[in-house]
Amino acid sequence: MKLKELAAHLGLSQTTVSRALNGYPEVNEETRRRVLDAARRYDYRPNASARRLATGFAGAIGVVLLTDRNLLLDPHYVEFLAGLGERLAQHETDIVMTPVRSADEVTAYRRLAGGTRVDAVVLSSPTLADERIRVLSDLGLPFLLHGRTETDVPHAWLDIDNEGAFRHATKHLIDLGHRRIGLVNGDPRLTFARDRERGFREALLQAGLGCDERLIGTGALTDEIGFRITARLLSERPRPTALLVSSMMMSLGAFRAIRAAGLELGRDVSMIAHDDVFPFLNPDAMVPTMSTTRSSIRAAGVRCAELLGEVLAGRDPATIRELWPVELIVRASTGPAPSGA
Amino acid sequence: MKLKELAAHLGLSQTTVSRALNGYPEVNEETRRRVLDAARRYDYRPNASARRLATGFAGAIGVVLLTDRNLLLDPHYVEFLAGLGERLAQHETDIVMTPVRSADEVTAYRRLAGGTRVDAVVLSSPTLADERIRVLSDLGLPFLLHGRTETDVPHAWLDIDNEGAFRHATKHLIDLGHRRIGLVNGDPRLTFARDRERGFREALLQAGLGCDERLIGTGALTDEIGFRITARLLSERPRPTALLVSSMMMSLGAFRAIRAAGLELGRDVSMIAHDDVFPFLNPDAMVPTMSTTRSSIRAAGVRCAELLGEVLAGRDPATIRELWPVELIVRASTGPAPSGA
DNA sequence: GCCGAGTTTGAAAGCGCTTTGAATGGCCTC
DNA sequence: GAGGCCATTCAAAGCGCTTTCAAACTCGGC
Repeated sequence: MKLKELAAHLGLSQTTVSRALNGYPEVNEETRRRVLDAARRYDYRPNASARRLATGFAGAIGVVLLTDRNLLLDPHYVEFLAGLGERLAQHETDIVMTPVRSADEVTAYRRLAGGTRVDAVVLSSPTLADERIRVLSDLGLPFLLHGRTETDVPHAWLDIDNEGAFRHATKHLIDLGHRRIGLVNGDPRLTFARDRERGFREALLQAGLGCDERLIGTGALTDEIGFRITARLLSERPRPTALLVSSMMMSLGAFRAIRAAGLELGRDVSMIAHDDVFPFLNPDAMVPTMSTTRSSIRAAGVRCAELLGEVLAGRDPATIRELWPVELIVRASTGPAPSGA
Repeated sequence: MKLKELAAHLGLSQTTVSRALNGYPEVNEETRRRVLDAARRYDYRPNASARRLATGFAGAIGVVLLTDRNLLLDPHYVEFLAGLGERLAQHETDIVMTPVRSADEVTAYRRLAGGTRVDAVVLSSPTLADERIRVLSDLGLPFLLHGRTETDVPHAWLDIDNEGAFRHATKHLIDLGHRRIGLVNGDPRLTFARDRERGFREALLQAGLGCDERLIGTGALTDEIGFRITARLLSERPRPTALLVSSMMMSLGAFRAIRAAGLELGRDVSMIAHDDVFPFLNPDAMVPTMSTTRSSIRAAGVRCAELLGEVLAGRDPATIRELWPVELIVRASTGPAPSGA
């Protein structure tokens, strides 16, 4: 069933049918109803290629997947993509994925920019001074950055307030009397991890507490690494009485390490983990329930899709800068510092 | 730069230029050279939408990504996609990714089939009797299965000989004198894991050895799970003297568990791991070097792309069934069974 | 009862490519 | 020198949609 046939069935012109379907205002309401009705009855689906050719849009957003790092493609990213995809689907927009080795990343962007295959790309996990920004800017390929980086190239970005979140969380622990606080963080070359560390240090500084470098550990946001780092931190003396953890995934490992050390979470050791809100990981369902800094990474994906829509509609990317506040939710994994410490 | 302009520059018709570019035979060789040369000089890139509309192909392969299972975007899958994408790129074909919750998986395929967005889809990680085969078959959406499943619906598939690989590997261990062999396997609901277990059992049976159910453990193909399962198997008495492991990722954890038990790999305990050939994980670089059953999952991705091309070119999917043999590579992690055992 | 504004519809011209069907010219044969 | 066969090339017709521009129709006001 193509537009022409549908129009014939209805005794209308393609023009009117097309307009009715695409929500243009200059169509009689009853006509529109008839059209929508017929479209549903005949299960009409517009041909994507034709529409794209006519409108000049590719109807797709590009995503480059690096295949030679086993740590970057984690559940966090998948959850982000889920939000992105959900929203894009509503606009009949696809996600085109390009899997390449890191060495070929720039080539991949070049290809994407050259062809007419995607209208824009999304960048994730930026490093401190991410070179991709300049590359894409030079290529003239519209993009949106999920996260932040240092550059003087104006561009659109959406990020959560990692620094504020960890400052706030650290302060909370200090207020509970903790003086030795450990940080189980992500790769420090990535901006989000640097920002969290900043927030952490600021809070310590403001409280007049020094920062013991031995109480900071970094690595991939996995259960495994969470376990290892935490085990190490807990072996320091004097032992930390509280931990800040950069991911719920890591917190699972951290929890095991705490138990393995014969300690009890929420009493001997307090913990606040950053919660990206995974469907399969509920801090309220844990025992004890986990205190978190919460910000749905999926919601961020949804919003990124919307912002990309605005970029494509012509909004100046430089005006798009969203910094989301992060909520601190206190549950049972945090308590007053043990008196003996 | 569009085709029309390029043709004008060359003083040729669009027809000829198009044919020259697309490798049709009825073009004078010198003309073709001139065209290709000019195309490069002017950096001509055909408009994807236009080409797709004209040819009737979407120029894209669909991939559905389940977002509510913790581990689906694992390195194995990414490596497969890398191969797929590499080959597809040569044919100007994209990978369109649809991230959805499992509950919406069928809906996602329905949408893909309805629209003209993809020409075919690739299925991975099939379960024993995977319902997706029937769904796609009913929808009339061409597809290729990476792996196998039980169904009477004729369809195209590519798989490696998991059963043969593990039969062979098990036999090798038996020949080395091992009598208590453990299996560290993937989720038994997935066909590949079932097949490997089959091969394992067959070899034991043929050697007249029983299979101790306590020496079989299953779970996700991760370092972490590899550690846990192995730790458990090594606590059985009499302790197994050899292990078969379903993934190099798991073997890392298995290795740690062996050391944690105070044992030495290659002497006290032998190990053969399945190697999907990751760029960041080289069995020859391990200490000791790791004996493996090897089959590049990336190469499988490449081949899947080729086979999809054939399906789209009209080849009957039912005639596409490739079973790849798997190589056993003996290195230092396997040795004779310890005499004391 | 006619005019202009406002509303609703349609014919047709693209969007940039592929492909059919026809034309051109060179060369060989008889 | 006419006819026929190849090897090349081209004009033009789509592919299925959007969108411009124009037409038709409705209605209230004078």
